[in-house]
Amino acid sequence: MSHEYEFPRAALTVDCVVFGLDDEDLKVLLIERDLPPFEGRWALPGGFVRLDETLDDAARRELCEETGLERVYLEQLYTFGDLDRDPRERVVTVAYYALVRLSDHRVQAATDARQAAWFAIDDLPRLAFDHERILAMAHERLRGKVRYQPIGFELLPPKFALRQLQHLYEVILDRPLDKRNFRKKILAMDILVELDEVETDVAHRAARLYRFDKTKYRRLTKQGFNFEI
Amino acid sequence: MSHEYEFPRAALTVDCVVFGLDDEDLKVLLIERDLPPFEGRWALPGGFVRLDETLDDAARRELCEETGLERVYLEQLYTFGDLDRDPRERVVTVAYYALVRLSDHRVQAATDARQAAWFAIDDLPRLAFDHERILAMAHERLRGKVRYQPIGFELLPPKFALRQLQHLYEVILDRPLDKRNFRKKILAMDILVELDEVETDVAHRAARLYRFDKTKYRRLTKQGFNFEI
DNA sequence: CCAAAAGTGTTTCACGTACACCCATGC
DNA sequence: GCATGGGTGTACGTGAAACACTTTTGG
Repeated sequence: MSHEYEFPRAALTVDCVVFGLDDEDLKVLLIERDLPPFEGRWALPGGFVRLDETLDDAARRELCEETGLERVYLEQLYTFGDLDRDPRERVVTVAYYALVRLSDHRVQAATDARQAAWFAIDDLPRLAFDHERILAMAHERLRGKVRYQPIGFELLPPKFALRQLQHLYEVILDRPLDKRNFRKKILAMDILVELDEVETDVAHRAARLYRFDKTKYRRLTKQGFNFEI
Repeated sequence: MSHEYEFPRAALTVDCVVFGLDDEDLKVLLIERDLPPFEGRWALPGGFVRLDETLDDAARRELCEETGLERVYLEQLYTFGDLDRDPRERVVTVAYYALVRLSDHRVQAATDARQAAWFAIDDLPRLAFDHERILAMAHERLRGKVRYQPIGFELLPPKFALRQLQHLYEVILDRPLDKRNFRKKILAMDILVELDEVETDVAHRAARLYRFDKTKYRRLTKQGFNFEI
């Protein structure tokens, strides 16, 4: 079956920059291409948009098909439409970025006969297409947005210690933060709930665990509160 | 001539939200549709992306063809891909927003046998397609971005009085600002050049004119300076 | 001389920043 | 008992916010 149009049309794809965080650094999920062009190169997960799905749906579907990830934080980033970004033909791609709790998705099994793997953001392989540019823009967006929206919590487990949260900001913003000032500030926001639990399996004093209270955050936001680190 | 593909493809368009500012309020440039669907309704200027032009190029071309505007500040906003946004078929649109010096483009002549006109942002007609949603997002983006990037100057003539600049922020942020604090802050940034000129044709004391020094701004930015209102 | 907007300083308060020690726990 | 990170308070300086009067100009 084929499809005909009066004027030529670009192909439309979605690509996802998936960020995850572990104890060391910020990581990105890449898949190895098993078809030309760029066979063997690492690339962002993504694929063609179908006519019966929205762009968001397409991004979620591709993410699930290629990496097994579901129910992640996902946000549209930018649309890339340079003429020669795909050597085969004109392809316009709507890029997304996703934040996942790396602890939940430790080892990403290969699917689709392709390999998927996490890479530290400052130790990346060469990427296919213009994916380096897309990834750079996603990284920049994350750095910017994490400071004035509470999206960082999407990278942490539901229950976390304040040190983990501080580490998250230090890794993403790429600068050290003062422990006392950080705690003071984040606790003063009154968007965290102190749990009756502490860390387990640590070789030192266990830290108290907290959880992000989305409901409280939304209530405060309506009253003019602005999150900011 | 026709074009065939193995899989069905969405049509790809660009749409532009053009902001302008006058002495009263923030305005948006709309065109009246002369073809179905939504014949007679007002809509954002825009049209189909050709295969030999980038998305940015397409936005500039459509803007020029439909409104006569050239060399304006233009930035990609978001890509809208809901299934039913166009009743005819699947159309994905890459939305842009533009900032223009309304004083330079006073009366927008009709082109393309269509009418173009400026509307106050809080007195808009009903719009075609999902253009109300696009416009709302553009407005939100402008409100956010104007506070931490010096894009407001794109809405003013090259030489302006501080009162005009303050008025701009008051209109966009929709709240009054203190005159003394505003002047102190903006002058302390050291990104304005005080000219040896004053306003003319005003029925009261003429204000000194200033111009935005882009070069100085970029230099300061490299040294870690952050614009913020 | 009157109307209208230009231009100008000081005080107060909140918040960001810098900084060091004792405590609890696991090994 | 020692190593490791958890947890806590204060002093200082900068910058935001509040606030009112005199000056200049055109009509």
